[in-house]
Amino acid sequence: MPKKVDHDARRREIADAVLRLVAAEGLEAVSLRHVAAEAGISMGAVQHYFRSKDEMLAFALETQARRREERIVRQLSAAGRPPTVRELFRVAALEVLPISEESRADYTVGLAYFIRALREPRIAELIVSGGPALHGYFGEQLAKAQRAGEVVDGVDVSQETLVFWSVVDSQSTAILLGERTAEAAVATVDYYLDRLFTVARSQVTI
Amino acid sequence: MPKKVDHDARRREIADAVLRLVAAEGLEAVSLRHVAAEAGISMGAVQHYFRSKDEMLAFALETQARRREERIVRQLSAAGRPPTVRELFRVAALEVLPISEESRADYTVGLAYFIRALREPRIAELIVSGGPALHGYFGEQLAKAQRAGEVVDGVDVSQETLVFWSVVDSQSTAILLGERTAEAAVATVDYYLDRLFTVARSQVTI
DNA sequence: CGGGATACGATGCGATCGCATTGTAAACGA
DNA sequence: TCGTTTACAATGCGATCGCATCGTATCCCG
Repeated sequence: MPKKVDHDARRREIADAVLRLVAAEGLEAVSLRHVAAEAGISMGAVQHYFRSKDEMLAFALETQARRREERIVRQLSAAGRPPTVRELFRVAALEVLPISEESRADYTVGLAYFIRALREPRIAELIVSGGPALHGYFGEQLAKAQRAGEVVDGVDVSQETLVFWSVVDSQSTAILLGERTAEAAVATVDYYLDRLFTVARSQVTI
Repeated sequence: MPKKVDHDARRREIADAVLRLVAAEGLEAVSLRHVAAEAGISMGAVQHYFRSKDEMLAFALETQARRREERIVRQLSAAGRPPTVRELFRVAALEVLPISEESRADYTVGLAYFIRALREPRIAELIVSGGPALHGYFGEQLAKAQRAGEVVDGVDVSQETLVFWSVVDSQSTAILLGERTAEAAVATVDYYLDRLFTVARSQVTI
């Protein structure tokens, strides 16, 4: 039987410390000692809750992915049911683009893990697993818009959804690199939406 | 006065060892000792040619970028002057997508450095510096196609060039993650080109 | 009121890291 | 020919790493 501490809560606290470190100093700055210091506990405590560093990193990534998804869903519903699918796409892009400090940290963390995923199938699995749901939802929305006549001719909803997220992802990385400004990235997204939807862009700016 | 060895050639040999290590085991596997072993020389020799590890990594990245550019230019000219701009874009995409073992290694190296660039402005500068030339060239080609009436209406050549490379980049990462196959990625690129050019896709397959 | 399970904290071990230092053999200019 | 410069090789240093071990305090159950 456990003592009085909440095991899962403690793990989440440690994961938070990991994510703060990754966002601020990169994955290579994550060591058991640093994490312990960031979380304000001893190194032994960290070891107590995670059998290895890899397990800790994987758990932190899962935590981050879950939080990010919740945040996006919350933002989309808080956007008050956009009148058109075009605006839904735009709101989603604005939420994913690393514009706010929060989404910037999110994206930095995701990228840091992405590299590791190239050589560690377990991490790759975690990253890839979120894809189909996202792709499916926006594909359905685009199909709905297509039936409503809001989409230009010659569009394959599945392929086009991939193109949409390609633009958002690439512009995100360009922002993080300092290659492009947030305004320029949004302008590119709007240009892309211009060529996808028949309905004009709204007057709302960032 | 130097001895009989070619200083620059030696630096390039070491850079090759670095790039092999990065492609095979990631940037975190690059240490002075590993590089020395990979290059078949002593650690002291490596230190002799590079004052610090960071300088060595930066030089290796420059070497890789130069090689990659040369390889793409060679492929484009070896493609025998594609008759249409659409085919030029397709050839470029096929060359950049991590399909062959060579381009796969190239892309892995690029990604590894990209992450580091998020926190090291010097690396970011090296990566960003290659952008304008690439963007400019393909923008010009797209403008030429536009004047020739090979492009659909409503295209902004500058923005559209960004979208094109967005698609190629994102599909590249999807391939590396194992999220998509090379064939699926090429199909998405072809779909995108379908919606950009008025001329039909050629019969050439990968 | 023991006893086992849980929750740590402290410490040590072996490996690896970047880098500095030192030694040495070879080539070239004066 | 002699001294300077170049091209290494070898080694040591201090720091950091993940992880294992050990001691101990605390709590729940019987």
